[in-house]
Amino acid sequence: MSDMTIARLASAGSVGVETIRYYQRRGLLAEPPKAGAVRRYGAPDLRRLLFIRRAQAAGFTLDEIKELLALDSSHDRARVRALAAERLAALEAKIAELESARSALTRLSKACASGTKGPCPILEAFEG
Amino acid sequence: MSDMTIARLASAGSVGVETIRYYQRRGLLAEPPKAGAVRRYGAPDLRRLLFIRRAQAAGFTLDEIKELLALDSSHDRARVRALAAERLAALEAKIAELESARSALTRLSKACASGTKGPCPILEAFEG
DNA sequence: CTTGACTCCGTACCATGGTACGGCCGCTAT
DNA sequence: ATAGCGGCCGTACCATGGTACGGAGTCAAG
Repeated sequence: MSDMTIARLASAGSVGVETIRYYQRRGLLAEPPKAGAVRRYGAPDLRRLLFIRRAQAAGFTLDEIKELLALDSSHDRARVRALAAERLAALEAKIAELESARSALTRLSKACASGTKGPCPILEAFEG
Repeated sequence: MSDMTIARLASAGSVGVETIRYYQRRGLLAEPPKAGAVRRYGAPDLRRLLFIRRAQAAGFTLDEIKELLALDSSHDRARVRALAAERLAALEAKIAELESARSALTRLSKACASGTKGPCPILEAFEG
């Protein structure tokens, strides 16, 4: 895991090299000191990178993730809880929304599967 | 519902006026003929607008929605089913992802609620 | 019949999250 | 020793989905 080049780190994190560099510019990942002409990355960098991707999947923006990373070594529990609670609420709402979309879509699929002629009731499928 | 100005249509659809105009430019909404100097909108426009927002919530892009709208009056059931199936699969995947994010966040909240000193295990919360 | 809100239209700009390009340099294998 | 792959860096560009602006025209209420 340790002593990776940027390309190895990128592939370990399933992102592109440019993405790593972008995160560095955004302040989400450190630019380690150069070992010679080239920077070398270790396990902690990968850990951070994976965290970023997962937090992103949870709907945090890069700016929020940056804050979380800063908070990781701080003692500001209240702030962490606030961020988590806010995200959690948004997440619940989004899940509910997607579930409702899912049922609309399922309806559409069914309506459109039965019979073979005439148009499918596309607009209707999303009504209500 | 009928004979609305653009501002009324926008507010009925909970979007901004500029958004309506943007959808018109993108070909998602028609620009009705002008009644005098001003365009007037009716129930079908609102119907379409609401459809756009709901389809968007289902994760369709504006281009896909445009296609769906075109398909609404066509007989190409296969295409509709294909689009719906694709979206449905993406939706299932997204829901699963969000649910997993939710449990990570719940863990974080709990870990961070108990005790009042020391940093919360933020990175850890998203591991695994 | 004026005044203030609204419309129309084109064009420019915004945030987010990247992706690409090009020049230069150094490490390494042949 | 030399070719070429990879890293480094700055800067430009991309897609998506809007949002803002400015000037001219218009409608409707007082």
